[in-house]
Amino acid sequence: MARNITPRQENYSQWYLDVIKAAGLADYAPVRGCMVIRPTGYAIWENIQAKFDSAFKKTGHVNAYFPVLIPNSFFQKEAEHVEGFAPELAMVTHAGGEKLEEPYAVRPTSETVIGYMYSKWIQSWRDLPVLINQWCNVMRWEKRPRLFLRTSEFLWQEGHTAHETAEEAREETLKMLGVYRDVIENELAVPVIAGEKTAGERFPGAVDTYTCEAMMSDSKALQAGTSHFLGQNFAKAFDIQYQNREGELAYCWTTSWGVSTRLIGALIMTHSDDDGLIIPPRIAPVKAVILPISKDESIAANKILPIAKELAAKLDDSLGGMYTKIDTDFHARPADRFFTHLQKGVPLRLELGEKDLAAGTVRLVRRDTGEKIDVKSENVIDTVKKLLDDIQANLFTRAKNFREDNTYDAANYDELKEIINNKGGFVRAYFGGSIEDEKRIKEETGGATPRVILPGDNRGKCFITGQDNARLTIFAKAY
RNA sequence: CGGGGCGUAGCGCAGUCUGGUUAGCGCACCUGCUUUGGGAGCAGGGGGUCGGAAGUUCGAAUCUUCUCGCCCCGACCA
Repeated sequence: MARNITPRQENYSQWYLDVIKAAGLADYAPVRGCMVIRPTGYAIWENIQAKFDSAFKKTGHVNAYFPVLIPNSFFQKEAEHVEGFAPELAMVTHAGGEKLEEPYAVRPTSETVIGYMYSKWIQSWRDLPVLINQWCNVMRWEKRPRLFLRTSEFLWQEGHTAHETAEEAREETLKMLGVYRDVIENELAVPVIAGEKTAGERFPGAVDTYTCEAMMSDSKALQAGTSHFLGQNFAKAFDIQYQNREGELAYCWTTSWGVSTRLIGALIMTHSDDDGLIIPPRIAPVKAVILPISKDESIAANKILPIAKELAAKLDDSLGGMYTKIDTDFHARPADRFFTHLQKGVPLRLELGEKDLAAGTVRLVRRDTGEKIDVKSENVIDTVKKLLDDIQANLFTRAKNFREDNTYDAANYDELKEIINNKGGFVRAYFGGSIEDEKRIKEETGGATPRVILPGDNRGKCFITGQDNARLTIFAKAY
């Protein structure tokens, strides 16, 4: 058992922070609410980025960059948008030693600047669609920051597209929701429910918001990615007009969608255990670590290390990248070295000791199950590949089973309250209420909110209003 | 921003109420020896303007005021 990590059962929040610290993912910055993403954490982000970026490119999107400073007046142009973001704006009021005539907001999201630019770029239906993505940092002044989950500055990706028709924009919104679900489930091994948000959970300025909603290992919900159909709200606010096929002036239909470094938080809280971090193989910066082991340091360094290097080279070759690391910390005792990699979440540990050499085997130890497997040297490469796939699949299945085991149905409001308060987790119930109803439910249940409307046409009688045709919705306490 | 807790070595803490030699302890770190396949033992050693600022005092980790930060619980949120 790890001795520097608080067990989850004792204090989940502390466990989360301990895991991050033990794995060296991030550290607190001198500015409140800001964090430093350390090399190990950043390497994970780079891998996540790479998966999404190639998925965006495959769906026809291109990358661009828009400025971090946005004129404050831009936020005034969309009524709901300004209301939603005003409390979290950081404002630059001085520059070059002088007070600015108009303050600049540090971007909390870029719909406004991008809308402004799109209005200049888009003239004709022939200019559409515009499919642009940007990778950048954003700032939202947070009252209660938490590493990765809610920091004042965070890294993300924001896609902004403009289309000729509402149908096309809706299609884009759902397409990107699907891309998010695929990458989050297949690469991060985090199962999500991809569906629509209720009115109260909508992005400020959006017509419809869709989410990928995940369940963390304390059975609370985490929004892991959102995709918005913005209708013509921003087009009208920023005058994004084009001449249509009939020669008339028309407003564009726009979308926006984003995922952030919060996904690293999702990763931690989905897979990790009381021993520390667990990273799914497909996004792990180090997929396998090789430990030459000997009581005699010089044997480890001179005899075993060369064999380890040869093995590492073959593994990297077979895995298609520099994914193998050799632990040369020979002076440390084996148990200490095991824990180091355990806490960093390396999916697979390869122990190469004198006993193994004598037997012509390598000992493989899985991070997800702790299972130890002795494999003939000639089979190591194949076995590693297979085990990495197994680990990836197992992490996903394990998380999905956990979610299903912690999902309940409520036939009425009393049941919903009872489940939320006594069991936690996701509660399915038919809901057709208003934003006011959502607020009331949140107050009366001690924090449960509608997280996502289940995909598919599940209709029934609303547990609040009693109306028929209400949609089946997940309620939960959320991060 | 409201309620509660807390800032003393990298981490975890004692000392603060009742001011007074040189500010301690455990882990971690460094050196040596013995150990070594799921967090070793002994010995020696390095490391602190006590979160910061101002004040009271002959004297402040300790008292006063202000301030910054962290954690937990609420309201707000990717």
